[in-house]
Amino acid sequence: MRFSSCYIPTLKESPADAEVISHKLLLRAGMVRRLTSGLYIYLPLGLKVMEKIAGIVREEMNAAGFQELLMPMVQPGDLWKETGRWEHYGKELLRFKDRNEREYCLGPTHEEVITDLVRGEVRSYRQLPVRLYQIQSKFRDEIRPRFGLMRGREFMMKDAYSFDADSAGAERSYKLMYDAYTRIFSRLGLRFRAVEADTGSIGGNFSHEFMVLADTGEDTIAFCHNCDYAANVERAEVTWQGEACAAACPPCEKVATPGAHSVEEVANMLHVPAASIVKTMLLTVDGKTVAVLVRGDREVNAVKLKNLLKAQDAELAGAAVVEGLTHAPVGFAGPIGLSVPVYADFELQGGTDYIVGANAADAHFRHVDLRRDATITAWADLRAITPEDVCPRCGGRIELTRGIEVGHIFMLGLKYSEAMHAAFLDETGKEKLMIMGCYGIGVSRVAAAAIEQNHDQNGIVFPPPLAPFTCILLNLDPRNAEVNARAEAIYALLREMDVDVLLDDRDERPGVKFKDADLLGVPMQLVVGGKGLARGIVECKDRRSGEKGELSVENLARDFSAWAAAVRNGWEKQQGPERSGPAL
RNA sequence: CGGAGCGUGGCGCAGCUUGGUAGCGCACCUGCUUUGGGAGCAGGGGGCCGAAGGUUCGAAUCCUUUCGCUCCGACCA
Repeated sequence: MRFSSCYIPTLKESPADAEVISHKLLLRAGMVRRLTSGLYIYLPLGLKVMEKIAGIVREEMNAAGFQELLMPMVQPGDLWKETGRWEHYGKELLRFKDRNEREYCLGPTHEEVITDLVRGEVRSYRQLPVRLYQIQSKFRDEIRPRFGLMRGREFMMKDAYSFDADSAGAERSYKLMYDAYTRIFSRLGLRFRAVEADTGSIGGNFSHEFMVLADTGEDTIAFCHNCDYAANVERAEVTWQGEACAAACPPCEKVATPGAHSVEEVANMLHVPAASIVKTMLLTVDGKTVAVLVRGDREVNAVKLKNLLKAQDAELAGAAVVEGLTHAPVGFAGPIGLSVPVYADFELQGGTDYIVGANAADAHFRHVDLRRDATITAWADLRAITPEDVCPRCGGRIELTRGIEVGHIFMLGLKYSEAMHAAFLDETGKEKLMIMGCYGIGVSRVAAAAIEQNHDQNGIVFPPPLAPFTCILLNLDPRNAEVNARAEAIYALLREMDVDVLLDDRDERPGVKFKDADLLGVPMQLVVGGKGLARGIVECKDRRSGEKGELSVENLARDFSAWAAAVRNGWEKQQGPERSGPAL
């Protein structure tokens, strides 16, 4: 491709509404433009990156024995009512009516549609397994779209679905996808981790997320230094190893704590560590309010509560609910005399003589023995894991790091086949439900994540497999006949060698070309200019390392191939050995 | 949904407090010079100041409404 005939509108400055680095650089490099909140136009270069990613995904899906199909983005509401997700999916599901007042939604995912397809076709165990996928736009009406391509409302996704006759088959399908995902993210040149995850609104029995490691990630993951345990903090189990505290506790008494709303304020006012305070959080779980107790220096994990109560969702109660229940402003809730179920974190059994909110303005209780003074509905693992905790599998050291969720695979089990009656006849002629799995990759998010992980002050540093071009050839002086002729000859040679090369033949100053080349993140830069040609060389620069070298014009094909191998090698070293992730 | 902020040429912004008929940088067009890390000089084109209504002799500026966008909050108990 010639730069002069490409639409690559690069920007010197980044638009004011871009916050994260991937968003800024995608805009500056002329890869995307925002249409409106959460909706992006993929410009030619951005689309090319997307297609590179999709290409690798497609190859690995096909290799795993999944077949591509394409389903409509618009889906009938009736199907979603069958599974109950019309009610439960919430406002993220964009609904609308057609001219005949029939209800529809824009597909945020396609379990209903594909299950409808398969239940209408498959009758016999002989037809199973069915393994299908598509690469398509999804629409989710996010609460707050942000971070550019990272959390848009419309985005490109690969979603795959498997239907098996028995759980052994379903596990084989799941494993095929787990391995395919590992291969995909390895091939893309990304540093990533597979982690155990919560199944969220998709549901199912268990799931794994694939996380690109980056400090700007929205998720936190916990992993063990000793074994291969790794999990999203939403899910990471906390094992409480202490013993129930048997120490005596003085009688409970009320103390004035004017204006002390937070644990920190109470701790300072009463001169006690945060760990001797019990934090009482009120949460609304499927419309009902419950209280959760954790130590003052801990954080409630709402996902664990939701799963404990087998609920659809759990979120912090609003101030009105808190005030109505505690007869006090937010900040003074406590378990004593509360009229809702109280769930307490295991860890609190390890101590006594706590401070709790008094359910009255500006007051707390001290010398509280939770067993003696409060009614605890149940003790459970309800807090978020911390680096002080140990691995739930082997007791090893736990570390937390940030990640960007780019893939998620789910063992759905019977959730959808039951609701939609996707059944078949087994060998004995008995009707059975299909066991399903579903597997997503956020293709557009992968592009953003790759940039979050790979960039520097000068721009994007694309891993070669998803770079829009392999090589950018800078013709520094197109008006100079000799330089121009050399550049054209090298361009032709590289194309013959099947190198995906962008020739910068624009009538621009050299500085502009250098800057744009760095910004675009093309892994290999070749510079053809009068100075080098006089010495019979062209300069080369590895975008990742910044290392410069010289290739002889005479033996360009040979030198280029050797250099290309060195560049690839550098990337592989940086990525490190493939990580296996947690055992299945 | 709650809180904050912003809408002024394609992009980034100033002007608004204290109303007087719109400006800067980048980009764009023309010419000359320049040509190895986002050139210099000179000239030029482009904006009913997000929209609607109001106050006023006069509104980008003041008031009301509305739309759009961004950020923060959903671990504060």
